[in-house]
Amino acid sequence: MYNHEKIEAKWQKRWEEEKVFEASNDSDKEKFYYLVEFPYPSGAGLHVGHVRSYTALDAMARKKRMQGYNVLYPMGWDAFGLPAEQYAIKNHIHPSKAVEENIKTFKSQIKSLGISFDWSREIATTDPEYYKWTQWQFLKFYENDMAYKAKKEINWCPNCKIGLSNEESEGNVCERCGGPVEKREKEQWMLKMSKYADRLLEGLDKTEFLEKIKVAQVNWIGKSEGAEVDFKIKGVDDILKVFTTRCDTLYGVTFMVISPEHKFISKYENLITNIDEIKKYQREAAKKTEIERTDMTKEKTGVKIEGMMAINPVNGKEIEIWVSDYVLTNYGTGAIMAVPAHDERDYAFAKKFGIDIIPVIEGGDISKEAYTGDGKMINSGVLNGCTNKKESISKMLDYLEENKIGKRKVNYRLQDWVFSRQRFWGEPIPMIYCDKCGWNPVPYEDLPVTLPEVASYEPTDDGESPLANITNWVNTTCPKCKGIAKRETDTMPNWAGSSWYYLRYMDPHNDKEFVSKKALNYWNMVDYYNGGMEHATRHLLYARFWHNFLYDQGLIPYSEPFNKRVAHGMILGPNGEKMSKSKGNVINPDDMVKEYGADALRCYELFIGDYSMDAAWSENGLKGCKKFLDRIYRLKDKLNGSNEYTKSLEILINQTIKKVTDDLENMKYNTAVSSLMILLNELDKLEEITNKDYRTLLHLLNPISPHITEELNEMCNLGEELCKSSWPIYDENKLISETFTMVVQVNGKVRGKIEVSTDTTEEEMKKLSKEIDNVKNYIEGKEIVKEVVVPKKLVSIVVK
RNA sequence: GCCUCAGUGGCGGAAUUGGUAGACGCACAGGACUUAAAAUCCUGCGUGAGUUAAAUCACGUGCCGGUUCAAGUCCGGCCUGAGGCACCA
Repeated sequence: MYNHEKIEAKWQKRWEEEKVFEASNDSDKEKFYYLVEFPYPSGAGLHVGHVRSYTALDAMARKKRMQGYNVLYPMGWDAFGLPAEQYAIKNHIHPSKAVEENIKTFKSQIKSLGISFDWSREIATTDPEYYKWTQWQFLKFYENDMAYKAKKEINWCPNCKIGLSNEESEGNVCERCGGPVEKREKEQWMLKMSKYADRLLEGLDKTEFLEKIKVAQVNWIGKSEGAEVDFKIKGVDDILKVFTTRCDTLYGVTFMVISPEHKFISKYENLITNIDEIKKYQREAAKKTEIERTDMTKEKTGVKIEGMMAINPVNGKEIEIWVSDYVLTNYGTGAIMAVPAHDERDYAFAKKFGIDIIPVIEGGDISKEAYTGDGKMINSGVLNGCTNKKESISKMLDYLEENKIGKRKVNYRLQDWVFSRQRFWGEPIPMIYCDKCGWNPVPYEDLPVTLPEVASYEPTDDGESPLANITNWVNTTCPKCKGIAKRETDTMPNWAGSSWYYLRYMDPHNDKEFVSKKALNYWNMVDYYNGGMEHATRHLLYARFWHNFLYDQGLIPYSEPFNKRVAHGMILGPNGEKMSKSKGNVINPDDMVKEYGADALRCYELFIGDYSMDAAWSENGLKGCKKFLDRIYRLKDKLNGSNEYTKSLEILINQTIKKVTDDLENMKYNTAVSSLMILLNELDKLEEITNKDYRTLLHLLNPISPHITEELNEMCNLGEELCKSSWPIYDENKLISETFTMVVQVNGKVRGKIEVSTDTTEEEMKKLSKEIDNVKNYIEGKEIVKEVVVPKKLVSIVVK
């Protein structure tokens, strides 16, 4: 129909040459900041899913610019990561080379789509000019006592000799070689993220994230309020601390459980008479994987500790202590008080091992199951007389604190952030270890600590980073005593560079600061941040934590990074399954651009369905959109040169302007496209159309399919380039047509419709409704009980 | 198990938030143009009854009940699917 390849290349070139989409940091205009998650430039190239979200925000960004805003819509590369490292190991080339290639491919693919990114602000997390500031920010964490080293278990593949993330070792199988994964203890750098748990919860109120994203974050943080209670150990001057949310059930405690890793076991080895049995249980627990241990369907296991008893602080009763892996080491105190009458897990354990079950709340039938409901307290000393949970808990909390046997306590599921990776291709952690002075930060003026240029990246046998093998990089001088010292060879996780990239976009070439105050003050929060649901918790929480911390240091003037967070649905294969190479259902956007053009692809991906929902790919759907653009193209032959709207379509055109404007703002792209199709259908029915009709249609379509609309606008001499002219505005007075279809219902069923004037009064509507033949059939000879009139809509008659 | 969302023709999906269910597109069928095909254009298209054709009628938004003149939309109880959390005390 028309040569889309030529037209698209022409306009892309012009936009680039004229720097049309570059945002200014020095503008009187109101700002708007759109952000899409920057991609990992994988060897597989761009996915049609990328096209969906980039185009979606592009359409908003283009519209917003035409509405007079200074829009920032940047793009960059999250380019550290394991695939590049593995590729480098295999081919003995530096990962930066592979990354460079992939970025080139991605970039040209994205450019062929005509996305209005401001490429002058392009960044890559792997660029030393960028990661210099990532390291700089790490030093800020360290300086402020927010970074520390601790022994942590990691997933270790003995075959690949590498530490794995949880994702890479799912099912306890190495994702790379398929072999079994072990646990290993290693010293790791940690960031004190748990300190920010409450802030991360409260901060959500300052955002407009989708509800499901907020919920996911709240779950992840997992705040629970309760009490820490001290149980004395019989005959020893020590206490066993437990965390409980149900201190109201303290009188129902019949045993205690500690986790297999609890320090009491080694501490009281001499006291415990069955220590061999306990140690055996410990060893078995250590062998189990995380999944095995947390499998709720499995039977409870455990061993009773002989020779050691705890004392219930509220009634002085002696209580046995057990070891079981259903108690987690890393939550609460690693020990619990068990109340089998009112807790399902404790109940299952007590039943299995024949431990007493004492009810303290009325209700349920404890011969069958634990009663977790509310009720009146019984057998409960000071709580007797309390009639509900809330009252009992509050009374017990006071009692515990008054008698100094416990205190109010809040616990979180959220843990500190393990910030080390034993990898080559990451930001080196800028720390130096000296035998005399211990850990010291690399001085700011020595940043960045860059990755060495070597040809081998094999991991070491002992699980250290490949960097540990590169001795002339590792050996350095101590910044404090100037003696011999070694660099930290761990690198940062992938999540580091992506925790602040949106800030760098504001001021990407600044070599004095990670971002200037001026740029921060101008651009402020990201207005719209789009990304997948897979990043709703981790990435988003890391970035928020990072940002909150920088805010606390006075480095950023506002505490939350993102205002709106939106999520796109996936584009599935034509068979409705997730696209994957192995299933052979991958659609390559390049092929589609080549055959149908970027404009058609963009239009289709926006038209495909609700933006937040998954949608299956359909090439016929894409063809339909191409056909739509072809019809738009052909419509030019009907131009009559007039600069007014065609009178008969004035209302529809104004309605369409409103519809498209609102829909693009609310990410309802599919209905925006459909309303343009409706307008086209109406215009196409006419013998001739005016230039103004046509220009408005092209203008409204421009954010969706920018190339062909600009081309037609120029070809037909309709005026200034669309992307440089103001967005169409509608006339409020021309949104309502002069007539409407009045619907008449009798006893709730539609019995007639007539076209009447919009200014028909309610009385007239009633009268007219009764004149319709079919309506008469239903009301004649009957008594009218009720009449409801909805102005400009319908009349509803009830007869008896 | 808990939390969040969703369920509408053959398909993707609309429906101004209680007011004509099925917009728009795809697929399909029939027709026009053509030697023919493609492209394009026109017509039809929820199911059933009805009619030469209409008109018209009944049913219909996962299932069962409720509120209302009026329910895809609100309420109660289920079923199914997707996602998040999960032995978190």
